[in-house]
Amino acid sequence: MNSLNIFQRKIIETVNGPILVLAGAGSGKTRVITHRVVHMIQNIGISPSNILVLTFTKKAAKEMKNRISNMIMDQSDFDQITLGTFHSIFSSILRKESHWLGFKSNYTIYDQKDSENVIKKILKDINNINNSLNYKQIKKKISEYKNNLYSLLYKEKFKNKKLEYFTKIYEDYTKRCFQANALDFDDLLLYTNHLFFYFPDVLKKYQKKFKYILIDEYQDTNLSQNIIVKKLVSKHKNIFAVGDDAQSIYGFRGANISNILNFHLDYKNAKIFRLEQNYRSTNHIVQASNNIISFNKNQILKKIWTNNEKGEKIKIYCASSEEEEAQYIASSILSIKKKKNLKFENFAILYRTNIQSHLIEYSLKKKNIPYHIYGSISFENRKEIRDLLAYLRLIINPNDEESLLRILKKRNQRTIKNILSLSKEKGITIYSIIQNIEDYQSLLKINNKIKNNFIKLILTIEKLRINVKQEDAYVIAKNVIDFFTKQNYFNYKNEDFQFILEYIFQYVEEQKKLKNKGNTSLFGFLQCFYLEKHENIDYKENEKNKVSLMTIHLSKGLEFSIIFIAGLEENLFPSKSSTLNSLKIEEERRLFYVALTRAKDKAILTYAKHRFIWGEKKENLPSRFINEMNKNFIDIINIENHHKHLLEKKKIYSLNHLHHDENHYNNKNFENSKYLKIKKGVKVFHKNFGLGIILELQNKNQIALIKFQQSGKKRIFIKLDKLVISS
DNA sequence: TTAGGATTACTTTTT
DNA sequence: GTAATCCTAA
Repeated sequence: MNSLNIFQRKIIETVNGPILVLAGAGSGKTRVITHRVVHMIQNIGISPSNILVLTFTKKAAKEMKNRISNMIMDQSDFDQITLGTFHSIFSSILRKESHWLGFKSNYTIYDQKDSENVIKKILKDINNINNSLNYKQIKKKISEYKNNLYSLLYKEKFKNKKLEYFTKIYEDYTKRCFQANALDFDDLLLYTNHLFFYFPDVLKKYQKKFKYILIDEYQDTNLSQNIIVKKLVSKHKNIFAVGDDAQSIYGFRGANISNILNFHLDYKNAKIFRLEQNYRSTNHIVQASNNIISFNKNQILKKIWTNNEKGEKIKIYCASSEEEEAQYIASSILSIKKKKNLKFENFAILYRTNIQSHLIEYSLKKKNIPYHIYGSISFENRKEIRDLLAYLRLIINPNDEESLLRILKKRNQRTIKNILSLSKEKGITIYSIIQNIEDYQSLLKINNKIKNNFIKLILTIEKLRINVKQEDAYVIAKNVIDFFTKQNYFNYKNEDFQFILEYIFQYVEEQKKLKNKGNTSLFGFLQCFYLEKHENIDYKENEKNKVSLMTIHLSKGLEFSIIFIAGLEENLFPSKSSTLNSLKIEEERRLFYVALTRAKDKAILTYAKHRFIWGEKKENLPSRFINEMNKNFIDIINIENHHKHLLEKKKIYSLNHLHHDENHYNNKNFENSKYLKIKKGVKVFHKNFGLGIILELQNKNQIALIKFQQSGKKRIFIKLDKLVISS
């Protein structure tokens, strides 16, 4: 407690009532939450079982767990705290309460790919003549509907005729998931809302349990999460939310910044605290990041400051190619490490997209630099892992259609088409068709060989299911591999499965070490795999001295002495799909802000002149964010290279590139018309005046009277490119 | 009927 | 470049 400043201490000691903490980067946000939890338990005597701590990412949950566990005196107190991501906490609640909602507690969690596959099937079925929407867009839209609780809150809006086509897909999707006894990630929150809306007694039970609720990264919550929390809090009103609007980077997941802006409206008599002193970074880094974020119009104004020393300027390196960029990073690590006498664990390399890790990984390997890649795509999307998981999921939930289809597709391409249409026609699950294959043999016109294969498959799965409660996840996984390799379902070598087997083994061992023996079952493993796991198999706790590689999204909440930000190029960072939309650009800029503020001592930004995208060599401009950086805080290492590169590009790129030119990137197609539903009460964002709310419309809806947060009431002519709906 | 070759579509970011 | 999907010869 002594290590806290007076503001932090005051926040920690205010235990009751709604509290919002607006905490800038590096101001000790996580410290405040963890200390507060410990204070509540050890000094106030609040029962740890009454405390719920919600985080946004699995990584943050793990970090929080570690910190609290290290601070708390009594480990059994720690075990009673409910702490985890929104998805994992409410998923466990749904497992307990699923009977209220009519599904079984052994439900499968459909990940992104599963959901997309379901949608693909639907599109095929309805003979998608209207090609205007592809499965990805539909998935996004379904997600948006769920995260904004359209079906629950705005039924009439949902029945909009224009959306008939989409609504049909949405309903079909819901039906199929229900039949498969599967919930997608958004469902975990949506159904929790259903539970609390329609079953007040259940809500009461949890209100009684969770008397104190603490939420990290509040700026990243979406409406669905916000309403769950509101319901839970409404009895005791003890909500403690911590967030920073400047670090809101999950807009694509439905995060709604107005949750934090309207906190005082949601919770009357809310106390609002600010933490603006940065303890983490050098003065140069703090000022440079303040400068960057000031380019965003859409923000709560605050002053982040620091007492730390000036430090070095931010380095910018222009590489000739992506390979050279990776090599530069690797050799810089070695030289900086030597010069500053640091450890590998003091370094992190951040990037916008997961693929970027490959080349960097390669060059680190070549120089024998130990590293660890967090949350890379390579693990859960590897096909042997997805294949194995399909069997494991099917053992738990026979209705899990995506898993069954994945298994069957391997060997029965054509038959499966017939089975699918039969299933649709008769309204029976695929599993039950396969289970009773003899009844359908003639209908499906399949030979005895295939029939016998089906029978064998079902028998094996059923046999494995019998033992699912007695045996642990590792044993079952090993059996699956043995049985199905013999039956030619897998054509992998045994060592292909080594990784995942070891991973499951580790899970089981970890669980065994827990006091109440944890949950070593397959069921527990799957829950963990989809909602809690954080690291790849190659991560070993005891080998911590490694360079960290991760996306910027994953880096939030962490800090490192030296930060590399790689790939600062237009169309990569900011990403290509963001460049046409000013709100998205602001989110990218916040992302850059997050990246920069991870650095304690030194930040090095790199970009490459050439990069291969889809196997094609592409030339990109340096990111606009480099352009926006204040000259006083940066140091361009190879300035001739940088200039030369820009000169080559002078036709499309302003020569005075070190001065910010606001119009330079502004795209005339400012893509917002589809969001533009100007109405009374709608929150808007104006390019010149910032955030505001529409009070009324005048002159045949041509003029809006808007009350702006910063500049008061103004009459605004509604021009598309000046005004956007902000929430 | 299916293995395997040819073609296509895809890359943000996370739960 | 890769994974999913389509297509065709055996």
